[in-house]
Amino acid sequence: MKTIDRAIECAPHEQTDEATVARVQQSLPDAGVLLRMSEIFGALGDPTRLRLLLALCRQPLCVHDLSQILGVTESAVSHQLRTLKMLRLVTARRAGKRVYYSLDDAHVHRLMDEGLKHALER
Amino acid sequence: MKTIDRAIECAPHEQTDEATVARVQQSLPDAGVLLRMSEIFGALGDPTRLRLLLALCRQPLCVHDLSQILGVTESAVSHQLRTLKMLRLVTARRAGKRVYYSLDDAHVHRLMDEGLKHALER
DNA sequence: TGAACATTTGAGCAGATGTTCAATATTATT
DNA sequence: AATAATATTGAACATCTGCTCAAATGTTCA
Repeated sequence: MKTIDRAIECAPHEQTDEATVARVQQSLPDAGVLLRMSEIFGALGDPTRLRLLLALCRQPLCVHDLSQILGVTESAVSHQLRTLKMLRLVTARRAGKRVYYSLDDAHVHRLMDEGLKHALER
Repeated sequence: MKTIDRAIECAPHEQTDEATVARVQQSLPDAGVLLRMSEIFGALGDPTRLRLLLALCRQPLCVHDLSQILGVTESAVSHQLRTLKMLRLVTARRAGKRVYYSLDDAHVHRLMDEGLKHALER
């Protein structure tokens, strides 16, 4: 039954190389890694978050300063820093009234460098 | 007038280093580059598009095969390839009934490698 | 030309996303 | 304790996104 079904299903596809399909499928990272990758890239995919991370490449900064640097509400900054923190891309440390955020990961720095190169060459 | 306004505005902020704010602001890429960066990262930020690009890392593939590899509709694949093409991340060439897509950019490959390293180390 | 395969396109829809506003913590200063 | 500065949170809202479905467009072959 299975073979018959496959024969019927696959008959229309003239030259589709099933071996190729299987091989490429196996070359893809597993679901967990793939999700993590897309989460990281997704975090960098928003202009506000990207600017936050680029600013933090320079030095640790508090919410208030980041708000001024980006020209957006402190609330908006805080919201986005929250998601970046959950993704483990930034860390926070309190200093008096202020909370200073820093990059949590050297990889992010390299990713942004690579992305910048890419963006500059087109 | 300007100085008075500034004094009033800035009075509440005790230690905010305006020089720091200005310096970090200037270190950020200009709006165009930043937008391009976020577009590229955003493209990699969706699991389906990311899998498409990872598959195309291996070899050029047609819509039909990509549809089978990812397990999604040909329509969905085509829609996503369209956005990847507009972002100049893939190119298309027709071969008979089929349209084969390829990576348009060596940078994308490096970006994904970097992202994969990152995703694997946590 | 007609039929089948392959791809593209557009409308529509449900779910995700980013910002704002108001309210609430948290800490320092007086 | 009262006030001010800083930061966080939650709800609401508009927008964006990615998918599906149906229809249209190309392409090949008989």
